[in-house]
Amino acid sequence: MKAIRTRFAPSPTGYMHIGGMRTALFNWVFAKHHQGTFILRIDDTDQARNVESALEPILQAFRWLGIPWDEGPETGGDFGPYFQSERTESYQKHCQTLIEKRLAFYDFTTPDQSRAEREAAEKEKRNYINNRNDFDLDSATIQERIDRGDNYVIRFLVPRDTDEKIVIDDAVRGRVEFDPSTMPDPVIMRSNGLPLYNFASVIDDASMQISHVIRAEEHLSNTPVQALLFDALEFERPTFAHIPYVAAPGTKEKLSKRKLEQYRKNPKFKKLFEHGDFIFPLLGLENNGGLDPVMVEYYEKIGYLTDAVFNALARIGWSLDDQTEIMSRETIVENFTLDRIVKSPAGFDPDKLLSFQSDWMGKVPLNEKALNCIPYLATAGYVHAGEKEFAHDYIEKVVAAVGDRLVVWSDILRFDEFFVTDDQLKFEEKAFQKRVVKPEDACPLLAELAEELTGANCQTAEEFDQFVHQFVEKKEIGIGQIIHALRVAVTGKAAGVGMFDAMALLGTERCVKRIRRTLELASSSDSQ
RNA sequence: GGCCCCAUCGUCUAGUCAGGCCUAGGACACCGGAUUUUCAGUCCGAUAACGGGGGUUCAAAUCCCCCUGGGGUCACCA
Repeated sequence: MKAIRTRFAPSPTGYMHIGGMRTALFNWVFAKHHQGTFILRIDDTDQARNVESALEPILQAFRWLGIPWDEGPETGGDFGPYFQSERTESYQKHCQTLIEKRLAFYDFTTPDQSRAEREAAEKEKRNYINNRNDFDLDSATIQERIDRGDNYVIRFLVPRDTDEKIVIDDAVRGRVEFDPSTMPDPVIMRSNGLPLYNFASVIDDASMQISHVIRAEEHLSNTPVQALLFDALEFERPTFAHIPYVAAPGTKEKLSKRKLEQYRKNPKFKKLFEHGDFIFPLLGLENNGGLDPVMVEYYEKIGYLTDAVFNALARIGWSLDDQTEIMSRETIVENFTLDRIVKSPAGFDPDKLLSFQSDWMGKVPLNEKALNCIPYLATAGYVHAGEKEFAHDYIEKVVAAVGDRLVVWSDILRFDEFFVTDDQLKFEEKAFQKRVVKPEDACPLLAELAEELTGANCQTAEEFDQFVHQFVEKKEIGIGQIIHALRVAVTGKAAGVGMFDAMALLGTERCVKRIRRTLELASSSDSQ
């Protein structure tokens, strides 16, 4: 059997699109399933300038997700170069071949003229086809006009005068037919000698011996052109597999960076945006660091697990069977086949991603969790380099108390009460009013509790538990009458980790300090 | 508008190719209950879908046709 070779060909845009990542992932998984090769090829025919800086975030996304490319930038390979900007010679050579075979021609029609013709066709609700006025120009005339500086373009000649349909046997969609008599002759080369996408893509796929072109459905419509080009160049056509594009949550519309403002209002996206808005400023990223949920980097920065994102992405438009949801990348590679790809567009569901994340986070051992939280705490300024040793031990205890509330790494920043000094602790205004100021007995009870706690010297959560229970028993009140006020006093918040875990983390002395500070604040807010 | 693709719970999907095992299965979300000092979690439970119409057949979510709806794409972008 022929060696399986797949590729992903991003253009250096400065970020990695989550939908593109899913396409790349399918390519990688498919290749690995067949012990094949996955290639990264850079589509930089258009913008030769800041390729390096615009490429880096893309490579980083691949590294982060754990999708290594066997051939491509940095790694090289036998079929390089892997930057299209370095392959122009090859495109020109093949273009020349087509011209000689009279399968391509110089076209001096101006862009304005072409546009006018296209618009006219549209206006008359007619299919647009380019004119072939310049097809019969003899070489002397062509040379003369080129020398004169006339702008031209090279078009591939579509075989329109045939009844034969172009048939694509798509691995996902089955047989798809196109009628060549309705297709315009595509431009394959500009006069500056640079190729257009459809042309460069075909030549590279052929020379890199790509066996399967797995790409998003939006490319289905330029597949006939490419198929024709493969034939004309006498290259063997690869197997095409057009996978559904990734849609915006709850819609069938392609997920797009241009519609971000609209997504902010999307209820499915709401939680995700809110989390980012909360977390990024704490990490010192102004304007959210230019990050948004369409970008892979967004999930990396927020602290998603790569296994979770990998799992979630694999499940968009693909399933293993009627049950299995949680899958390791090994399981996915082992079971991935093209025939189980769904045909209709699949909405990206942030809730589902989060649920995958919880599952995967549940498998992470405690010490590893703590280790991963440290960079977040450090960046936010809650932990300092010098105190790493102390910090790890303490952070591990906090993380243990936080338990399942830690879903993404950055969630640790929601528990700042364990990292700020007692006089810096912020109180949630609403909770403070409701639990401390408003209930008449809250402050006296807190005062008394603080008094008794001073001499108690509790250490463990159990001891705090016992202490508080004894206290309420003695006062003949329910625990509910004190616990809420106590929580707000000690943590500043209405909700959080287990009350006694929180107290044990802080220790008797700090709990007392915080309660006393609470009482001061309460009395001053009373008198206002 | 031309060309092309798609159509099962709110969402992601299984089932469609090889019609019966489907009074349509799973997961997420939502809702309810239990547990708990709060939040979360966990455990139980409930609601929820074959777009419509015609065929074919003993039998159709599954095959055929039409309609409707949704979407992609129509560059000297990729």
